[in-house]
Amino acid sequence: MTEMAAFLEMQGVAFKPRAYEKAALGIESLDREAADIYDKGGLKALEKIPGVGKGIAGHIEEMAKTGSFKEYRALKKKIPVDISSLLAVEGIGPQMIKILWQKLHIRNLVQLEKAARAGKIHDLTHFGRKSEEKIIKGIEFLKASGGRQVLGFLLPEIRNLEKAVQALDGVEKAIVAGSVARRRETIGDIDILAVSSNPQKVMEQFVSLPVVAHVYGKGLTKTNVRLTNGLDADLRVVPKESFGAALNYFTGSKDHNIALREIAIKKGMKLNEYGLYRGKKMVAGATEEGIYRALGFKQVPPPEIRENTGEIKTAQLGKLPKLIDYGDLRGDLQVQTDWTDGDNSIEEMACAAQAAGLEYIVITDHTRSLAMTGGSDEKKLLKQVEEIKKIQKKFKNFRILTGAEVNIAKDGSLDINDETLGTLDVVGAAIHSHFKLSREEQTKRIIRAMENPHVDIIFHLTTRMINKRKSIELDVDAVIAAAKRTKTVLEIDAFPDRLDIKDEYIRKCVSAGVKMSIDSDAHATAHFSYLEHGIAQARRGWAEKKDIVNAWPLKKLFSLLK
DNA sequence: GCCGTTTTCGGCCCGACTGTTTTCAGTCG
Repeated sequence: MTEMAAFLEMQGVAFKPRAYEKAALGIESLDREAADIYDKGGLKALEKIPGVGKGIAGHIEEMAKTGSFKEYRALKKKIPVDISSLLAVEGIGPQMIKILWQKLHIRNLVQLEKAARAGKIHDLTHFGRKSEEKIIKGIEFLKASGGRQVLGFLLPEIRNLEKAVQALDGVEKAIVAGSVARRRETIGDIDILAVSSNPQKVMEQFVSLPVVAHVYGKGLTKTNVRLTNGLDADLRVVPKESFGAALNYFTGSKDHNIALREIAIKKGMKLNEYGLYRGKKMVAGATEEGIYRALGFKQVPPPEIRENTGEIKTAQLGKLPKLIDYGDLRGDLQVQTDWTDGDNSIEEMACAAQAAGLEYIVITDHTRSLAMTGGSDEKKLLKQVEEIKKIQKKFKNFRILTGAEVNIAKDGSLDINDETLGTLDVVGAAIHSHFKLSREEQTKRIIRAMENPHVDIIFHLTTRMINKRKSIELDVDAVIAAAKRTKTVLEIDAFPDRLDIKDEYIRKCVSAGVKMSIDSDAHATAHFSYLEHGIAQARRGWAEKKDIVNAWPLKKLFSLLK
């Protein structure tokens, strides 16, 4: 659909490109294939996808049946180029692709790079030496980096950059906005917003920071650079009276912003990054709150939920949930130690957890099927329970609970007997193998594990690793229903490249009344800081304190466990 | 082509920066 949008753009067709782009976005954010949806629910189900109407639903139907559709084939025949790979080059859009094809017959990245390096591009009208260089750089960048990176691993560096900008001479205040502020799982770039009455001075200092490797563009309000770590960063400088409007604009999401602007228009106003205006008169702009109020909102939606997935109406009515907050966690229900694949001892992990402000942790080392980690059998587990009892005596106002991360076998059975599981405080079960089973088998497997009378929590349900491994196939609705029935907690694993389960599943759990835990999955003392990412994920899923069992006092937690 | 606390027809977010231009188109977020 993205390719269709580009093809139509080349033809100079109005509005349709935007429609196809919107549909592409709707389809991309599904948790399953569009063809799958068509198979199950036909055209009607397709039309329920945001941005998809009769026309595009018809295209998807055709694609499901034949692998492509007529209109696409016709356009592709006219301009037979490898659109999506060319579009991925920074600075290249549909119009440029069209000219490159018409004049130089360039169809793909290889031909584009060859032509650019041979100096064939700068003679074309509307191109020059600079665009030629930009194309070469763009292709090099594409080769060097795989696009979006995991936010949790980068956050310390990003916060350092934020501090560096705050320290620049002439900067009144500076804050990171964008997908970082919304706490997306991955980010494509860093957006920093600064207030200054001397933008030129600020921009000059910014581009000479040691972490800046390359300057793409530098203006008085906007500067775009590549950092030494491979990430791109945007610095925007605005006057004080526009700070709220700019913060709102650069925090996004884009969909959220568009919705806000449409509301502004309906109210006879105009919203941009400088403020909310009625005619030439500024109605609001210094604070985000002022803007939302002036637009008729009873509440300001927190950045984590600004995705235009219902937060607008809910905030207008003043009915937003009180999201779980950073610092609300009292315990951590998944902690590994050097009894298996962790780096630190039980005592070291307990000390670190207490220092991180927690009141309790559960020691959940791997079990026997994970031989490579030295997973525990029944005997080793019981021995560990004794050891924990001894170590507990060294702590005041802190509880070390016994537990395990029991492995779920291919058929849903567990590798530790029920009798032993019954002696543990908390039992977590998790999948670590057979990732390729069918949706039906995988769903059955998980549900069988939840039906075990001792299993309290399913750890990292979908087993995905961001940028590394896809989720297992799963009927998530069926799993959530079974969790409700069996009173099983579903974990939000806070490890930065897991964040498992993802936000939309969290939202499903919240509305189904299924409880969740936010666990660090710590394998070293430093990992307790990862809990923050799990909280961010829970907030993105609209979870409240009541939904998260380890935000509760221990006594209340015990009343819920099996 | 999509969509509806204006609407089933008639609209569709808005501005900065760049490069190649002599006033603007293309791209990006």
